[in-house]
Parts: sequence; C-alpha cells; structure tokens
Amino acid sequence: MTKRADKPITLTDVARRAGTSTAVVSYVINNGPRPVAAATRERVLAAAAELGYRPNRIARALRSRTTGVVGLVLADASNPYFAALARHVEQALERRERLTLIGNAGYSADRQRDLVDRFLAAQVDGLVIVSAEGGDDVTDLAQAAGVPAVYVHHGPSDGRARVVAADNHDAVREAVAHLRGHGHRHVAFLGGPHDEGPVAGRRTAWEAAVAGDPWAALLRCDYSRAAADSLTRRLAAGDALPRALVTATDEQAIGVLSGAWASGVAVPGRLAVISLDGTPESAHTAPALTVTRQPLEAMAEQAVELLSGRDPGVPAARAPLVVRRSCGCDGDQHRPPTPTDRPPP
Amino acid sequence: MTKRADKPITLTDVARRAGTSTAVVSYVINNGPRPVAAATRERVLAAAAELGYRPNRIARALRSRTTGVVGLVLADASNPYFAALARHVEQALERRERLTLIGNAGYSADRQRDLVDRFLAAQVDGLVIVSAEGGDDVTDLAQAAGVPAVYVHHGPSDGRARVVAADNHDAVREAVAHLRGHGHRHVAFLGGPHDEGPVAGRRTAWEAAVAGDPWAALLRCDYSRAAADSLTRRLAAGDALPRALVTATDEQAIGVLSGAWASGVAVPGRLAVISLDGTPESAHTAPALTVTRQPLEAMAEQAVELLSGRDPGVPAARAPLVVRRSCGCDGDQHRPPTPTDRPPP
DNA sequence: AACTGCTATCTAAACGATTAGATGCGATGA
DNA sequence: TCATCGCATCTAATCGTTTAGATAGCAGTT
Repeated sequence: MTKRADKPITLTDVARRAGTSTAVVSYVINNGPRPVAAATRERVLAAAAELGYRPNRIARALRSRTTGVVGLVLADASNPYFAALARHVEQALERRERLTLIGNAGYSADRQRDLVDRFLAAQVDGLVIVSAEGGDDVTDLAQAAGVPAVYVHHGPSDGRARVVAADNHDAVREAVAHLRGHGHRHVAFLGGPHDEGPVAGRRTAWEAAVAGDPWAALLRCDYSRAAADSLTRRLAAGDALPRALVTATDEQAIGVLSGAWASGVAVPGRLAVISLDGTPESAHTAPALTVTRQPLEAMAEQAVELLSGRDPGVPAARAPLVVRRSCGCDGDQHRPPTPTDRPPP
Repeated sequence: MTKRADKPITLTDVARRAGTSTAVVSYVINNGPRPVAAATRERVLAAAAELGYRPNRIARALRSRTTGVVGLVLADASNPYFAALARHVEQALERRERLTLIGNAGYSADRQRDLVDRFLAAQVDGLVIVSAEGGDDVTDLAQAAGVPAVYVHHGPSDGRARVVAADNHDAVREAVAHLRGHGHRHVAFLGGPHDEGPVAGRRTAWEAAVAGDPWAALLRCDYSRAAADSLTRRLAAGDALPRALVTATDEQAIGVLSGAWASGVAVPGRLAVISLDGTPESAHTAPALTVTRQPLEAMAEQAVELLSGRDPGVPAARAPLVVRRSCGCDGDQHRPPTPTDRPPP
C-alpha cells in the first residue's frame, strides 16, 4: 500500500527486499526455466505481494520478443456483422490471456495497410484481419515481419493466406427450400454490388439452388441498410418486388424491412425474407428475421487457433436455419424472445 | 527489399550503414532533441529507407516510458450504443496517432478491474472507460499507476474521477414537448431497472417535463431488446399500453417496436415512440425511430482530449431531436434514407 | 598563441525484464 | 581424502531505443 505513482516497483526492488538476485525473482514469477527452493520462493512471493509488484510487460516483451498482443483489423466497425465478429475474436483472445489492439480500416486499402504497419511496429504477436471485398492483401507485410496473420470472413484468394470463412452452400440451399416450402415458386436473391468475396459464394450457391428457374431474380445493392432500403422503395413503387427474397446480409435485410414498411408492403405477407447472416439484431426487427446464423464464434475461435500455429483442420461449422417470422412462419411470435439472443445486463 | 523475417532491422544497422552513431539516427528519426547536419540527415534517411527500417515501438516504450497506446474498457460491446461510442473513441485516438487496446468487461466489476490491471501492466498511456451502472471504480488503480483515466457515459459520482456524459435535460424536454405537439396528453417513460446512472438523469428530466401530470406512467425494464419486447407484449395483452412513450435507450425502443409488431400494435398510430439514444440503427427500424441523438463523437473527442491533460472545458454538446417516423411525423418516409446515416462500403 | 563558443557528433548509461554461464556448496562414491 | 555430481543461486549480457555528457573541430576574439 506504500507504492507511489512516481516510482513503480521493479524486479530489482523485489529482489532486494527478498534478499535474492533478480534472476530468482524472475524464475519465481514465471515458474521460470529453472527451479527455486521452496523457502526462497515463499520469500520472493511475500516480497512481491508486500510491494505490490506488477511485471512490466513492455520490458518483458523487449527481451522475450513476444508481447501477448494481437492486432485486429476491421473493415468496418459500424457494421454489426463485423462488430459481432470482432467481439468474438476479442473474447477468444481474452480466453488465451492475450490483449487485443483494434483498428478500423473503413473499407480503405490504404488505411488497412497503414494499420497493419503500425500494429507490426507495436510488435504484435499476430494479426486477425476481418476484411471485406477490396481489402488489400497484407500477407507480404506480415510475412516480412515474421508475424502470423489470419483473414476472417474474406481474404485474398491466391491461397497464400489463411482464410477462415463459413461455408454457406448448405445454408443457402436450406433457405431457398424453406421459402419454397411456403409455396413460393420463385426465390429472388439480393447480393452485393460486386462479384468477388464470400458473399459471391452465397450468390453462386443461390444460383445452384434455383437452377432451372428463369424467373428467379438476382438483385444487387451495397451492403448497407440505406441502399437496400431505397432499392426496396424503388421496386415497390414500380410494382417489381419479388414475393420471396434471400438477402446476402442482415444489413440488407433490415434495409428491405424498413423500405417495405415505408412503402406499405407487408412482410411476410406480400414479401417473405430470409437473411444469411443472423447477427443478434435480426431477432428484434419488425418482423423478426428468419436467418441462417453464421457461426461467428466458431469462426473467431478457429482464426485465433490458427494464429497459434495449430491448424484445427475442422471445416467451418454450418450455418443453421433460425426460423422466426419474416419467412412466413409463426416464429417466436407468441413466445417471449429467447434470452440467449441478447442477455440482459 | 532484402530484409529477412528472421533478422529485423535495428537502429544499429542503420547507423552502421550510414556511417554514424545510433544517436544521430535516433535524432533524425524523431527530429530528435538535437539537430543534425543536413547532409548527415540525408545519409541516414537513405540508409533507413534502403534497409526498410521500422522503429521498434516496444524498445522505444521501455526507454521513454510512453507507449502511444490507450486502453478502452467497454461495459458491453454487444450493445450498439456502447459499440458506437467505442468506435468514436478509437477514431479520436487514431487521429492522434495512438493505438487502442480494447477489452470487454461484460457488466462484471471483477472483469473490469482485471482488464484495467492488464492494461496497466501493458503500460498504457491512458484509460477510457465506457462503463454502465454498477461498473467498479478503478480510479484508484489508475492513479496508483500514474495513468490518466476518463469515464464516458457513466462514472463514479464521488467527483474524484473525470466523467464525460451528455446533458439530457433539454433533449428529454424536447422529446416530451414534441409528443405533446402530436396531441398526446400523457407521455410515458421507459427507464432502466435501477435508479442510478446517467439514464436516471434522463428519468428525472422526464419527471420534470411531465410534472403535474399524474397519468404519466413510469415503466421500467432492462436495457435490452428482449426485455422491452416482452414488456411491450405483456402491456399490449393487458391493454395497458400508453399512447406515447419516451424510451431511455435505442435498445429498448427497438424492443418496443418488435414487441408492438408482434402484438399487432401500430406504431406510431396506436403508440408513438421517441428514443433518447439515436444510434445509427435507429434510422432503419420499421418504422424509423424519432430520437434525440447523443453527441457520441463529441463525447469521445472530449474524453480523449481530457486524457491528454487538456480540459476542453466545453460543456457536453446538446442532443438534437431527429424527427423520423415513430413519433407520428412523416419523417423521411418519402425521401430516400439520408446517406450520412450509414455510408455505403 | 591561447582562449571562448558553437556545432555536429560520439560514447555509454539507462529502461526492466530474461536467461545462459559461472559459482558455491553439501552430499555421494571410490 | 579428493574428485564428482546436482542443486540453488548469482553475475552479467542482452533486447532496441533514447538522451545526457563528453569530445572534436572550427571560427572568431583577444
């Protein structure tokens, strides 16, 4: 309790107090590479406790060349899907007693590169890159620094980088089949503006699922609520809305919902919707979204595991169909919302 | 381009190559405390560039006792309000070329303390604590380590700690007045389960605004979508819903919306709603929420400014009323959603 | 010629931990 | 009794920067 802000306690202080050298103190603190006599260990522990000693991780990092810090680069922290992914990555790292440096690239390849640069200068032990289409390939930077890097959700496709992404083929097939089960002959798809990326995988999966149906419409817009909202209003105004729609992302689905509401289009009555993300937000839209829930936690866990060099080898978990209201089912309309969707504070 | 992963370039390498001592290299790199002759400076810069030298921030931190890293502790990263706040804090730090260590306390005072402990061990230059009611007071820890700490949104009320929070009095008054303008005599309030915290400030502001109206109902539930959703369903089932409601948070408002939808209650027709947060999500609910938007960016900026010791002295910015649909106005129903709400990727 | 003042640079001591190699010492075996 | 072995511990180098103090060279003064 006598520690002063202006004079932090160091290893040397503890050693002096315990009447040993700094080496033994170090051995005790981290069950060091060499054993210490029980009596001495006690003395050291006591001294450390009395002085309130806290190891200086910076000094440790300098010497041992490992910081216990991992850099997390986000394409867009505003997007709840990415934000949820980030949360799970942070938790997975926390479980392993590592700290998370976070940074937001805002869809800019330059800023992404810059961030990785700064993280590397801070000597991170690893990099997790939650990237979107158009994200720069920073594998070379990481490799030059000898730091392991893993992409999550989307990564360069040249095979040089490790990428963790869920396989959506089954999920999309299931979503389309479910809407067909509601009697919809033609199931449309709302994809992203470009053709690359994991969401393109979703699109091709949809194409496979509706193969042979020339009336199945492919729509495109940005992965944003605003874009999907105005697209929906435009289609509604031109009476060109499909009756059943699978959206690539929750953001788009939420935009569709608000656009439909504003246009007086009933969901699911006039337009049935299933989204392919399943972020927590999807449980409390009006109406609640039926989704195929991405295994975000498993993806985060796998990514962090890959950083440690261990290759879990497990294929990505499947995305289960979560039936709620927007597809035309009763969903949980009459049950209280499930508490697992968002635990109360 | 010849740098190898296994042999990082150090100051010494650059010095050797430039034919100088390490001191001058250091002086050049950071426009050091001493001047360097122009010619020498050129040689050093050239050598550094050729070798691809990147200063080791860990070593620098050890020597100069400043890491350029700030710790950000979040009460709940799942909550979009906190998440948005976190994003703005990260951006404010980014602007000052500082890195952000992030951690999620999950409403646990123990974990919050633990996180602060670990951040301090990592020698952060400052702490930003986005806390909720019940968050532990960690000022003592930070103070003992001589690290500046700032609370955002909510902090200990004993006056020892610096706390940044928006003043909501005017905002609440404005919200109530707006609903009265729509002809509602009695404006109810949905607050949190407890009475402490900044949201209690919102509650007392409401009490002041509806003073003299004995029919103005005070409702309470957790700050979660699920809780507000089921509360709304229960009230609707018992025909006990108010006609006009101000909610303390967006999360609650969104829960009210989904509960109302599931109960067949029309918003804003049967129930008018205004929320007091104004996170980006609120623009794309069905119907779009009328809110008083918290000046999150200003709060983040102010918090980070406080960390640097400068006291901006500015009072918290007011929360402006953003009129959309849920209050009964036309809102932006017929305009496409404003692009500033969520920029497309 | 000796001295003063500058400037540009070098030398070397920190920062706080980790850890290989040296040392001291008691027990064991021949 | 003396070498040998193991254990517990100490000594000191090291990680890559920063920066105060020493130094060298040169121009200007007296």
